[in-house]
Amino acid sequence: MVTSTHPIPPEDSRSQQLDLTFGALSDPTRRSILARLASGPSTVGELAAPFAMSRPAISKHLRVLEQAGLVSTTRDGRVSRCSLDARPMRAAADWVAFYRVFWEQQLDALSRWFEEGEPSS
Amino acid sequence: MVTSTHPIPPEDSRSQQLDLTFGALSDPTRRSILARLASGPSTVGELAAPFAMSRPAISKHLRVLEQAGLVSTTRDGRVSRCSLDARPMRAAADWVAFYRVFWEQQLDALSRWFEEGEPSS
DNA sequence: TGTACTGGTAACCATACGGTTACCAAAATA
DNA sequence: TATTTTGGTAACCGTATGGTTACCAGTACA
Repeated sequence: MVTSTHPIPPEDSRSQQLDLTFGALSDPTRRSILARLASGPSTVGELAAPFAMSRPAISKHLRVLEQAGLVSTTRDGRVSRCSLDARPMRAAADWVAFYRVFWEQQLDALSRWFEEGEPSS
Repeated sequence: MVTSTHPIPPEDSRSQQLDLTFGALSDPTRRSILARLASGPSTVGELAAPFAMSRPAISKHLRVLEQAGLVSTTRDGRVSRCSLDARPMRAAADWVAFYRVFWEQQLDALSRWFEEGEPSS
């Protein structure tokens, strides 16, 4: 057996927040809800209307988004009003940005391949 | 009943790729594997060593990453060598970047709150 | 006051996820 | 050839996810 000399540290709260953020973004319905909220706060009913899906399903998606801190809800009378809070996305964007150099380099490699494989046309 | 005037279109392949990408990134083990691969290709054994986790578990994570196109594997003899392919992250980064203006604006609001709530110190 | 509307909760279902152990196949090597 | 090593597959388990229907609570309003 090979005991690792480079153990992985336990997951800290930053990492857990990334779990929640990326997890919340991994569903098309939730991304669609966020896109809708980007043009302003909205009631749950308004949010649910475009979807061929029951209210409870939307409620669950909203709870996932709240859990991730991406949506905040305030109840005013019998109407729940949801609004976007994009701040948790910042850490996610930073995490992904680290890999920008890699995908650019890989696109460069693709370009070179085309240049060599398909010389001056 | 209110039939929506803004139906949600069916999920296209771009959106499905985002599902896979964000889903793959939502697990700390997989993010850790990607970080490891950022410093160069690696065998499955080398990848698995740091984790207090069985090989099949790592294999499953690798399959999720391959499914998302983030890792490519070539088998050379009895050794599998994995390498990073960051290109699918580009679309994810673009998607999140759309919300940059929102989180910056919300951070600005926070700053203003501090300035007003805690005047010249 | 009765009724309709907004939204949430409970219970349920099927499937996916993240992990395990046990086992197998192919390649390298003594 | 026998053995070790690398890695994958199969079967299983508990829990989470994404959806449903049925029902409930509070608010607005005729």
